[in-house]
Amino acid sequence: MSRATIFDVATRAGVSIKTVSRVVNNEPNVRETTKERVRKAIRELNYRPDRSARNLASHRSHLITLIYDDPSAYEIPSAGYVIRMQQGALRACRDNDCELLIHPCRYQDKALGAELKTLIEKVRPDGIVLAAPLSNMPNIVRAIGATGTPFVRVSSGRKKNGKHYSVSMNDRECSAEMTRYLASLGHKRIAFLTGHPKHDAVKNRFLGYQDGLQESGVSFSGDLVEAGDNSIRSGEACAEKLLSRKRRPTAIFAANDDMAAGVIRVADRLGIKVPDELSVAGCDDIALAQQVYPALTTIRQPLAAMAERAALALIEHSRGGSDLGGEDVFAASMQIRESTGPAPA
Amino acid sequence: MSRATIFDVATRAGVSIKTVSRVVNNEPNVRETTKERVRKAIRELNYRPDRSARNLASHRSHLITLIYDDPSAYEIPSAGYVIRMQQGALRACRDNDCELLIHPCRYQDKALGAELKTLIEKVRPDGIVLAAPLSNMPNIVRAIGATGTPFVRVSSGRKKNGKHYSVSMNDRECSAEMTRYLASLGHKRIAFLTGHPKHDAVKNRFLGYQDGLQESGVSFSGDLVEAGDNSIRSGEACAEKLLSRKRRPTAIFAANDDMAAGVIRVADRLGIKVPDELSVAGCDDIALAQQVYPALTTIRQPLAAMAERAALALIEHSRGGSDLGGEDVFAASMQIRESTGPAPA
DNA sequence: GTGAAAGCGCTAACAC
DNA sequence: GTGTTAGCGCTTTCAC
Repeated sequence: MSRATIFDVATRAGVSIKTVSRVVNNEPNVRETTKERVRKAIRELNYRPDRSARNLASHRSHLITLIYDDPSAYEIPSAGYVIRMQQGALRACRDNDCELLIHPCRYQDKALGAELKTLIEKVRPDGIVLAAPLSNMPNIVRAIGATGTPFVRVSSGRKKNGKHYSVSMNDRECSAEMTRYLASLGHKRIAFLTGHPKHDAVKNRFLGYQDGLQESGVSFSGDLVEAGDNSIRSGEACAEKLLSRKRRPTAIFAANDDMAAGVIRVADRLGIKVPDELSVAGCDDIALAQQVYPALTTIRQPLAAMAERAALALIEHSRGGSDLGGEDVFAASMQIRESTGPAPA
Repeated sequence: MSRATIFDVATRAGVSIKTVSRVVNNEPNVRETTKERVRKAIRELNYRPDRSARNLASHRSHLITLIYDDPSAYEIPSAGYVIRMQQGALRACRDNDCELLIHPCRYQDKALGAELKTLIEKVRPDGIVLAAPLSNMPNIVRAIGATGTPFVRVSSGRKKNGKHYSVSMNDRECSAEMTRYLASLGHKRIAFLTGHPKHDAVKNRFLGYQDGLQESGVSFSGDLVEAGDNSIRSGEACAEKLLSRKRRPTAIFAANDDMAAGVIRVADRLGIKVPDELSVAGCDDIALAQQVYPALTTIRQPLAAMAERAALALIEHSRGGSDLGGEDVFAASMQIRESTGPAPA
């Protein structure tokens, strides 16, 4: 037996299909008693509107596409990042009768712009959530913009961007806060590990680090900055350099958690006690942060909330609602755990 | 300017829309020259078939739904598991003009069966990929089966299951292999940590452990088995019990990587050297396995390949192809890293 | 090989 | 408040 259609419901309720449509879509101008009759028929027939028919007639797809850099599950252990973005976007979609399509891709791909364009033209989503770091790459933003499909950029760092609505995080402020926190613990030699230069977020964190030093009256020194590439291994390499010095830093703040984990590993190998002899702080609050020992003090990004807001804005827009403009800034929060403590005497 | 329709293409190519449809869908009975003319028009107009219209007319949704237990990104660090399943399913979908809808959910939910039923009736996917551990829960399988939508179970352990096609892994055999490997290193007291009883996979691993012991001529002892619940913390608890004994085991094989990581952590705290004094092996090859020190010897599941096969089978089936029956078994592979070594003298 | 016509199940515009 | 009528852009059926 095939599914009931709007016509079956109308017949059973003794009304026209238009009235059924009104009830289903919560449109006004239906008498309460009529509404109830229609609802009853719907229940009895277990009627569900057909998505394809509805989409075809309404010129909407009820689809939101989430585009992000593929964590590849192994090389880069940022699977949690992706999962949290998905969770947020899914929440918005489920609450609003939309579905989420995920599109992991490789930011290194030369032809990524074209790939995304094709994808979008094929799928025709009502909106696109573009996650960092893709959201900070001009060519990608341009390619997506060219399709005319509404999109929202979700990024860590704030960034002036003319017309687009975007959702971002107070990354810089929060890094400054972390730095001030370390300084408040008595640390004077606070080192910083910068991350992959392609990722804007880590640049903002570096700026925040400098802000924090200044605000704490600690002078900045280029000697205390090492360049990593976001990987655990690069964190280890940087830590080896920093910790083998005669006057080594008493605190190391890494632009992401993976590098911070690398620092902890090296400290362990060198017999340097964390946090007694060395404080270590990271950024992102990935799952690993709680798995290393000692558990990592870090900065937690409200990724799910950001993705949810982005998807919601798109859905509202697709309903003919608000214009997509301006920017929403979310606050990250410090997660103080075991890897930071008072500076050694 | 709105999108070109099949009608525009037909006009431009000087043929009927049916012919365009034939070309687009690679149907036979079109002269090569006609085909070429149509293709040219398609290119010139940048025509893309409208999914909704196509779906409506063909009674297919070109949607595959992947249903899995939500890793919740934090409490359970199995985000990598999910990402890999997604990758496999996505590959199948992209190659076949379908889209993937993800549906994370909570296996604990009392009303999960009903939730999934509603979801499926609303979305009407062409097929469903059901991941473990949901794929081993009879009430879930029943609820999904009741919708009449074709589905494939992806599970670790093999399991006789009447009618359904399913994709599984030689979990038991591989656990036996790992156990034999440990025995071959000279270990006689090989402990095992069982996992969450709701997860069938870990039961199979326990059986495999027993098989392996027997095959190696090592006798099984209940004393060497501790019950965990898949979490790092439970792994720590079990390890504390096992390692505080007078005659402690020289090897510990945990039913998953998280528990194995817990074991390593405890060994570290107790000053027991891994692998010199204690060998540790896990199962799953999650990202954490390579992040702990020493890196964990474990069993790698071909999750992406399994999910891909499952999705492919569903897509073919939805095209009127093969019946969904039988079972495909994939081989897991041992990943020998640093946490295992010869038994101490 | 090709085309004409009839839907698919819904929404939108407008009439009543 | 409610119903009528056209489509939306495709696939399907069947005729040629």
